[in-house]
Amino acid sequence: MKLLLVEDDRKVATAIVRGLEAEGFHVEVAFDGDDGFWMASEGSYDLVILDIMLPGRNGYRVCADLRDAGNWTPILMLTAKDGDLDEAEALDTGADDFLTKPFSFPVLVARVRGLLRRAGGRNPVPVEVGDLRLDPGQRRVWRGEQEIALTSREFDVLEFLVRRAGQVLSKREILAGVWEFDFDGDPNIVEVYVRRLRRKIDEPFDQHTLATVRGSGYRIATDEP
Amino acid sequence: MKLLLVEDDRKVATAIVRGLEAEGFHVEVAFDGDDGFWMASEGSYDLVILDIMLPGRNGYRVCADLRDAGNWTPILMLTAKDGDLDEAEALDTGADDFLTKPFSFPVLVARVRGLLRRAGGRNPVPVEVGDLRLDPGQRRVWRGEQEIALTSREFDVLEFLVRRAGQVLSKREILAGVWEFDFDGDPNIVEVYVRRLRRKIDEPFDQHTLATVRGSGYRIATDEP
DNA sequence: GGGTACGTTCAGCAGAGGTTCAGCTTCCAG
DNA sequence: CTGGAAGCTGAACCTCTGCTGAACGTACCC
Repeated sequence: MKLLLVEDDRKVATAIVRGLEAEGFHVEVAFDGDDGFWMASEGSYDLVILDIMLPGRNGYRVCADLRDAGNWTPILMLTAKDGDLDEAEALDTGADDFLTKPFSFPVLVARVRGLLRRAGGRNPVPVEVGDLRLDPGQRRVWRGEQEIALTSREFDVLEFLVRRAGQVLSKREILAGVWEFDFDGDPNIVEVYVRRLRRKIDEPFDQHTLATVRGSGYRIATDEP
Repeated sequence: MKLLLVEDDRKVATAIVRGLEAEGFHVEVAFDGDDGFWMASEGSYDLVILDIMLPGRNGYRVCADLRDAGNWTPILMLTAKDGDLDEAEALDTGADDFLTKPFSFPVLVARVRGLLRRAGGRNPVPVEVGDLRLDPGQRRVWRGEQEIALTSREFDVLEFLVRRAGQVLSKREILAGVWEFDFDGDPNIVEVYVRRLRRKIDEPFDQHTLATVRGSGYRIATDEP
């Protein structure tokens, strides 16, 4: 799957590229609207992620120009926080979906997957560790036969950990992978969610899937060494 | 794995290169920003470690210039101690992670591994000496089938020794390789950790993997001469 | 407009694990 | 054989990390 990201803020761009590549996508980047338009026209991408505020021509124009030129690649627009208008305008100019900044990584991935699926791709695959099963598409979790109710954030944290089962993930990494890019709060929040997850997925079942590695982070226990 | 280190302080550069090569990376060095940019552009590196204070063009510029040129090699920036601003600016210019000086060697290695992993590389490879096996990603240790619980520091010391199995490492070297670069405590701490490791990895198994070389340091015994 | 669900912050606590220290043992030179 | 240096060891000390319950604020829902 080849994606094009059009985004001038390097910080955001880097984060998105890294994350999406880790999810298995191939991502190329344009830093302004003109490059973006040109690359989207020439290259054959499965999806374009398009910031609105851009040097050169802005996101709306890029989107409209592409559609005028007969290019119907799915487009996901990144709109600014305050602009309520943005959404409507984004869809008017031919975008397929939009996402309001700031957004967290799982949300972006979900949207990208959603668009690709609607465009004819396949459903996200359930993930399993031992008898713990997550379905990212439905955002539901089971331990054996028993379904477990998680909040949205709890699910994101758990999915992040389960997808990297066995690896030690630091609070830093978890924070960066699950929260908004500009989140600047207390890392203790990770501890709080770990606590809540343990209370829901481990304690009622007398398990200890979610282990602390003091000084390094957390790890989902797997059977394999 | 081929890394590029851009660092003008030769003493620091040498120390880092030695260490990373012992970890199994192939490291090349540039001593100023211009060389660094040129090498990063021409050579194909898996990761660039970039100091900020550089003659020629500084780290930020090198980073920004690389990104502008469409080069998305993961970049780890080394920022000065006091600069809180540095972090933000490093990420703004497109760095993937940063590390504040002074840092300890295991931390540097962990960050490098983390970046390579996020960039889609393989998981860190387990290390083995005889029937002693360490998995750096999981931070777990086994002797044969039996898992051994180590603290964070114990693990760092053991990993440092095992990766240099067969070599004699002085207390000075171990101190420099595992503790923060500016650690200024009693070198006896190394003896204390050697003692703890022996008690955990050798004594219960009637082995003597961790040998003292009086007057010189310690060595992990290997089968090969 | 009141209530609920959820995310986030806070502060107190407990204990793990790091560092230091003082006394002991071993090794080697003379 | 003897003294000193290097290394070993157990225990004390103490910091800092992670755990936890509760409070707070906000968005959404009835």
